[in-house]
Amino acid sequence: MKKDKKYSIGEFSEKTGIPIPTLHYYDEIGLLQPEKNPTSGHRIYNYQDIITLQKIISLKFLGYSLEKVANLLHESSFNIDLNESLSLHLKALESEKEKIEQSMQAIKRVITVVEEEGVVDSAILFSLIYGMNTEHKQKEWMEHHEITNIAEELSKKSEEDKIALDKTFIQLSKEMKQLYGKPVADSKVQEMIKNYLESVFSFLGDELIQQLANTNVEELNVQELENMIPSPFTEEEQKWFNEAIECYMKQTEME
Amino acid sequence: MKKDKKYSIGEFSEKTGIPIPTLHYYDEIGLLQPEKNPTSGHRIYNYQDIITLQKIISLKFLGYSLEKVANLLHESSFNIDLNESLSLHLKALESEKEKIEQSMQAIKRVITVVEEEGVVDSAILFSLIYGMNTEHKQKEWMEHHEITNIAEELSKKSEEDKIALDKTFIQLSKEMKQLYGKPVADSKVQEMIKNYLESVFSFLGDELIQQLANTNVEELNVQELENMIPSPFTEEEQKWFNEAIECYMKQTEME
DNA sequence: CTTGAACCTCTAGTTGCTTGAGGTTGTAAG
DNA sequence: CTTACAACCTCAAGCAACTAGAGGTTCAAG
Repeated sequence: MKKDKKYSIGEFSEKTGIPIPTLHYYDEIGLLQPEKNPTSGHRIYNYQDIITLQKIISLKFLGYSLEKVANLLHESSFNIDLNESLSLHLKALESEKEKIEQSMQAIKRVITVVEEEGVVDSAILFSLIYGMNTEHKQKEWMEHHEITNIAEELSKKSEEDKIALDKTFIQLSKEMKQLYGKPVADSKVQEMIKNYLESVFSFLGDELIQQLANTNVEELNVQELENMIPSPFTEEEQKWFNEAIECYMKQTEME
Repeated sequence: MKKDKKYSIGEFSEKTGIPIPTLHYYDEIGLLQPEKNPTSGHRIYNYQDIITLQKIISLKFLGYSLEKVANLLHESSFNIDLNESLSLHLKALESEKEKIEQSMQAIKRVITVVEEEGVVDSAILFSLIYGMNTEHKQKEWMEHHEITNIAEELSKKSEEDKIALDKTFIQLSKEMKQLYGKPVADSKVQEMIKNYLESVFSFLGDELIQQLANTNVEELNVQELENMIPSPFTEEEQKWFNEAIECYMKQTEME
């Protein structure tokens, strides 16, 4: 009968789909130790070994480490206690999944942007990616500084909106690298600043702008936030850009 | 200025959030090699090292191995070529995500079942889990045997339906272990068989039953499929169960 | 009896760190 | 000027879960 059949390691590997070296390994660590021919040392697997291996595969599938598998292997029944450990695993898997999803979204954003722009300066792109990467830290930072509602609103933005902002950001960076050096009052520079501010405002929306305006920015440790988002600009470029914004602000105030 | 600031490894670690031993490691493998004080050997990190580390973290976030990170680190711009490698990564992440999702569903099913049943015999549970695990293989098998439509229909079933079937299966297994030994014609045994067949039929639905009935089962290599789904029953139990089903079939035919 | 596939053991390599031992350097207080 | 102590150094080993390879033995068929 089927139950009495013995298998060489090759047959067993074939039947179960587990590679021979892995079976050797499982033997070595005591997870699945088949009978051995005492003269030749060849492994002899039987029906029970199939069952055991199926248990091992099942537990691995549920996400258990081989060590835990070894412990669970001898349990004759699953009870509520075990359910607790399963719930724990579920949570671990959940967060792993979230991490993967974030990476996937980041990659998609990068792909879209590179596709539409052709070639993108690596400094600019890395500042984008790094920003995505630390999005949750930025959120934490905002929550810590009691502007939770702003954090909430930002994370609710759709992927399209974010990609649109990415593109604006890249466009701006490109233009800026071209215009850098011109006087800040130059009409082209002022035009760029205008475009930039307008897209940022339209991304944020009126409500958020209002909330931000009512927040005392001085009190916040902005330096900390800046550490999270690398600037793709040199220090001089950054300084020039800030001056250009100031200049723009003064002009609009006057009007 | 900020750009001229130098950092000890401790400060650098603090600022970037990367543990010191990891920085040691990155130095060792040539990924991030800061200046060194020639007399003391102490590492001195500068602004450029922060930028480099941000690149490293970004690329890791996108899913690249440290070896690939080392290669990409020196690219000055991202172009379409790089997009190909990104797409590849996206696919890898996608399949990883799917695997996790499957495991999560499996765990959820197990949790639900254990919660409602209290204690479940491990043989029964493992046969369920192993079945979930090999669901895609079963599907492949079906597709290979030209019963693709059946495979499609089965994989479309909702999670609730599957859980319901799981429960039926466990109920049946329990009852069976109790009734085993009684004559197959016993009314209780026949009752159990009736319940079992009815739930299976209601899970499959009329259409699928029809399709299955029209398929020549003899031609299929059923042995192969059975290898994929471990039975939680001993051989004798299995035999007894088959006889009971045959008996039931005969009786219903007569009516 | 020979040939070749299948099997054996043992060692080392993989990835991305982490941990630890044992020793040196930098800094601040007494 | 010592002396404590933190921060740093190097080098080695350990982790998980295998995978790969060398070099030798056994089995099955012809």
